Amino acid sequence: MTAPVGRASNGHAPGGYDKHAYEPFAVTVDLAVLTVRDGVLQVLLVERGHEPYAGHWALPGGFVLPHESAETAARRELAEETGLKDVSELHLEQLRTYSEPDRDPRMRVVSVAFAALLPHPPEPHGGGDAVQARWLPYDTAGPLAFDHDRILADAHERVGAKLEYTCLAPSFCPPEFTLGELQQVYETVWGTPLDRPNFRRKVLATPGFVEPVPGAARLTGGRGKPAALYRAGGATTLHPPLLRPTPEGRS
Amino acid sequence: MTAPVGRASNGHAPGGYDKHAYEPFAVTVDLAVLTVRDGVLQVLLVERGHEPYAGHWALPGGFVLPHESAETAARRELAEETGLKDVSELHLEQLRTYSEPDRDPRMRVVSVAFAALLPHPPEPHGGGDAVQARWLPYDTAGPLAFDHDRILADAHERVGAKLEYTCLAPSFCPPEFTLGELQQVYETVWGTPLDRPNFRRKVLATPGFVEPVPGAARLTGGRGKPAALYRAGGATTLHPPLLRPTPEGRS
DNA sequence: GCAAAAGTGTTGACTATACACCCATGC
DNA sequence: GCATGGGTGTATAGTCAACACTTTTGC
Repeated sequence: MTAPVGRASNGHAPGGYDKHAYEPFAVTVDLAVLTVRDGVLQVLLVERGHEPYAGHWALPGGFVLPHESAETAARRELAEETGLKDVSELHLEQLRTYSEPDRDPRMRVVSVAFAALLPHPPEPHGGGDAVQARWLPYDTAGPLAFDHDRILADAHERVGAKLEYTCLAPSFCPPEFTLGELQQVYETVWGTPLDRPNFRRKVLATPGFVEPVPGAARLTGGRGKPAALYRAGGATTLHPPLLRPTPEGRS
Repeated sequence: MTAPVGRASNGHAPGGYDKHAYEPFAVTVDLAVLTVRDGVLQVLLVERGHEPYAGHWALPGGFVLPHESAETAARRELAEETGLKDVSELHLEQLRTYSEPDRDPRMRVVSVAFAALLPHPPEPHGGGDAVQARWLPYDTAGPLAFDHDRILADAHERVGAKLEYTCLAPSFCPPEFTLGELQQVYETVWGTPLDRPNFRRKVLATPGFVEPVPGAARLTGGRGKPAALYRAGGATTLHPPLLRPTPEGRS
């Protein structure tokens, strides 16, 4: 529903709607900004300067302004927190909305959570005044403020799942990337090594997943054969999916 | 974030937080209640009695009350709209949150959308006072009020996708069901016929998906061999997934 | 030459699909 | 008997994981 006026099922505002009749809800966005750096999954965190949870790390975020959608607010916050000039191309994935009444001790806050995927990690960036912002490894991102541990875990799970059946992975890579870099994205997010020849074949067998940059090549580790460069293709879904290795027994 | 007080990046409420400082947001839930009846995917819709969109069909829903989470509100609305006594076992799936500033012409409404899956379709139920509630086939669910067409489409897509890799399908079935009924869920939601022998094998090959009810059998269409009955098993995810037939060419 | 990373080839095991076929029931 | 829906068997094509092998670079 959408301001279900005159509905019998809920006895509210039966003839009109008083905007201030209820305790107002604050609507915020929380961002799980993820990147892969040096083969490690990292997340952008801010240190809180005030109570509650002063001194604790938390996901960046902020209020949705009156004229904004949650997506717009998330993109604005992303630009502010990372210091990036242009965030219009970055992938923003709405995770879900967290609305437990007691998730913020001060007031009623409903938060729309997003996951953002960053290719090249911009440096920490001067946070603001009293708080600092830093990239921290996902694994050591200790207990976070509020319910942000859960949000971060949900973000990781969602991104891991979407790598399987969508063309999300190039969002973690620069505009031109090698298949080795793409594979490292999968391995880092999933935490599993993959067989390189088979990974190549699957990626190249999916039309529109990646397309070669003609003639281009780049050295990756300083040693070894220069790798061919690829761009993201036009496809959005992966058919067939690139399933992560089954962790344990199945049929 | 969660009431990001004292954050420099957004200049709000730098020392405290005035609950009424901003135009308040109304937070509502919208429900796409789906069921499979007579091999047809149906959705529960209510007819609006007031402007805007008076006389139009819309998804059921309502306000999130001050003490409720969105999930709690959705379950309460589900019970009210369907008239079911116990909705605690029904599967509720949070879809996403719709927050475009102009989605409701009257005021700022942020809506958390859910999909609900119903096994046995309870009859339309007397809606309330001026509005009626009805089951309508998904395909003919004409233009709905607000952005509810999009929400409904998102619900369909999500449910269709989740059938592939989770054990969601029994949520559409009564506690004990035949494999034919289970197959009809897949065929109805996906809109594709499936090969019965192969469907059986895949379902039975997934441990924990369904478990047989010992000795039980039931006639389905009045004719034919009585079918064995199954219960939902303990598993939640499907490994390997039960992929829908690829619509067109792939590699 | 050697190590390292990219890229190609091959093989055997598994899986899926498309059927044909049998069983039990109502009319 | 026959129509209808449940249930079983099977052969073929296809796919995938594992691993051996070649290529190109820096040192």
